[in-house]
Amino acid sequence: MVERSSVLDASPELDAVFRSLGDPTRRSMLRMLADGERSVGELAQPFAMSFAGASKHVKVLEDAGLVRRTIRGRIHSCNLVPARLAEADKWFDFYSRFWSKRLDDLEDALRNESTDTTERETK
Amino acid sequence: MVERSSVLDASPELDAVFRSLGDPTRRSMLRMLADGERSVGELAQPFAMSFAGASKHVKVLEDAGLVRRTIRGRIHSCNLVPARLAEADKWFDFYSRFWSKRLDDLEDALRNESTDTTERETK
DNA sequence: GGTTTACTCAACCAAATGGTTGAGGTTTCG
DNA sequence: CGAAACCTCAACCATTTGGTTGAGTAAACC
Repeated sequence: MVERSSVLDASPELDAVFRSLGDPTRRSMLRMLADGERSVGELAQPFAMSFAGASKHVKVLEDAGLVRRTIRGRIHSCNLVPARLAEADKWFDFYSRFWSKRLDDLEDALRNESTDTTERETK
Repeated sequence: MVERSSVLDASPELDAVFRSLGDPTRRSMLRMLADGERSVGELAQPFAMSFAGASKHVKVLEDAGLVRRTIRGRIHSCNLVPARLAEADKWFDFYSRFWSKRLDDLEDALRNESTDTTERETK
């Protein structure tokens, strides 16, 4: 009795991705990685923070699946992995009708949602 | 010497929004609010959690600017405020070239970024 | 007026987060 | 080989987070 249009939005992956993005240091690191491969050292360099501190941020990004690490000798080279980022971006699609200029998007959204939500019991 | 294409991504607002979205309870509450105004009680009802616990989640959403509260008598009515959500969605635009199907998007992105990033000093 | 309803606030708690330092472990370089 | 460079790990610390319970306030109802 909860399955239709289920309001539940449980997704440990999405949790991890959004929590990762909730830190400015990590968002900055992603920007760097958007320009291409970077070592942990290069990622750490811009920040007024210990190397180990920055390294932990990299690990958070890695654990969230946003970054892949390739160990080559003593340097750990990091790459952006776009898939999870794309998933997070897709999460917003449901809400885009609230700011999208296109009116048929709104129409579609309303047509899809109005089935049981608009006429739900007011208790 | 850091201003051009600055890798820094500091934004307390974005921090708060993404951290808010990093919790499944709060994402679910936003889904409910997408269907229209809801009281704190209505928002709390689906969750196996104390009323006060759910109430704190609502406050987090409010503090992040994702929700506006209107007090009418004893009931606190909540509405979705899309602006911050739209800003968060826009954050992904920079990265959309990594998963976008349209090749000219990629071209544009490369043209705009290649100026000083591709030929940056290799140290 | 008194009770129920809707909600917040404060205190508390455990766990997670964001940071530090210090001690390693490998590579690479001279 | 020895030293420096690159990076992780463990321990520690303070703060935040996500949850609880209990008390308290304000509005609505009988």
